[in-house]
Amino acid sequence: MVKSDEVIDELKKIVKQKGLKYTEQREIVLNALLHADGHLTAEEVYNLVKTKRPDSNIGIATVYRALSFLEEVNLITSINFGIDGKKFESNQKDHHDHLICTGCGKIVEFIDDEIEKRQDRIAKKNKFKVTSHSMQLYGVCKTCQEALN
Amino acid sequence: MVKSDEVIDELKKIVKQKGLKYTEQREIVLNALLHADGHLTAEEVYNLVKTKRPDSNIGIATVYRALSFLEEVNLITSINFGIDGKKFESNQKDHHDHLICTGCGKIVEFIDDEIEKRQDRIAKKNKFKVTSHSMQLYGVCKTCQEALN
DNA sequence: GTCAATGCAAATCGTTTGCATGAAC
DNA sequence: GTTCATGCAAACGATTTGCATTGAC
Repeated sequence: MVKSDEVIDELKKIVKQKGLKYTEQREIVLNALLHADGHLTAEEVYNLVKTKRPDSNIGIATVYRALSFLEEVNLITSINFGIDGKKFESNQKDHHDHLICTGCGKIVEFIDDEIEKRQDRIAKKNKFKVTSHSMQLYGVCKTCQEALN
Repeated sequence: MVKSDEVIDELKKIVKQKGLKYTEQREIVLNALLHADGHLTAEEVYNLVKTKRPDSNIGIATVYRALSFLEEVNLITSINFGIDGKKFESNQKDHHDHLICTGCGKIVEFIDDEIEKRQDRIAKKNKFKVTSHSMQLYGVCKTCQEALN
C-alpha cells in the first residue's frame, strides 16, 4: 500500500470518528495535495481538480471548505508566503522550512536541526508552549541572479 | 531630539531627494507606527489615526498608499502573521523575529544570532542571495496556558 | 429518512484603482 | 502653475456565507 493511500485511510477514520460524512470531494482535494508535491493555493487546487477530474463538477467553495477541514484535522498545513498568498501542502512530509525566490517563485525546502533546537529553547525561555512555527528566507536564486546580468 | 523625530526627518529627506511632496498624511501614518510600538494592520493604523487626529480626515486608501511608500523606502516593514493578516512595524528597532500567542495574540520579539548565522549558511549552500527573512513561532503563552485550567 | 456536504450565487473582507479636487513646491 | 498626493467611490480578487438540493449513512 502506498503512502498516500494511508493518508486517505486516515481521513476516512477521522471523518467516521467525528460522525461526519465521507465525500468524494474531500478525498479529491486531499489527493491533489498528496500528488502535487508542491505548495498550492486554493485556486490552484481548484484548477488542478477541474482538469484532473472534469466530471466531478466540484465548486470553489467546496475546495475552500475541504481545505479548512483538512487543516483542522492536521492532514495538511497552510503557509502564508508573502508572495502569492496562502498556500497549502500535505503533512505527509516531515516538517521543513522554505527558501523562496522572489524572482521566479521557486521554493526550496530545508531543515536545520540546530535552528529547531534553538527555537525550542527560545520558546521555553519565554514560557511559551510552541505549537508550530514558520520560517521563510526570501532571496534571489542562482538562475534569477544570472538572468539579471 | 527624540528618536522618532529623527525618523521623521529621514522621511523628509527621502521625499525631497525623490522629488516628491511631503504631506501631513505620510507623517501621521509613520508617526502612528513609531508610537504604537507594536504591530498594526492597515485598518488598525487607520482607526488609530482617526481617533488621534479626528480633524485630519484621512482616507483608508491614503493609509494603504502611505504604508506601501514607507515600506518601499525602508522606514517600516510588513510581516505576514498567519493570524490577523499583514501587519506593519517601524524599522526603528533592530531586526528581530516573533513569538506569537495563538490564545491572546500577544507578540514577543526575540533575536538569536546563531539562528541568523545558520540561515545565511543555508542560503549560501543553495546559492540564494537572501534579501530578507521572516520567522514566527506560534504557541500558547504562560497566561493563556494557566487560563486553560 | 435524517443530517451533513455540496453547488451556486450573493455577500463580505481587505486592498487597489480611476478620477476629479486639493495641496506642496 | 505644475505636478504629486489625496479623498471618495467604484472595482477587484480572494474567501465566506445563505440556501435550496444532493448524497452518505
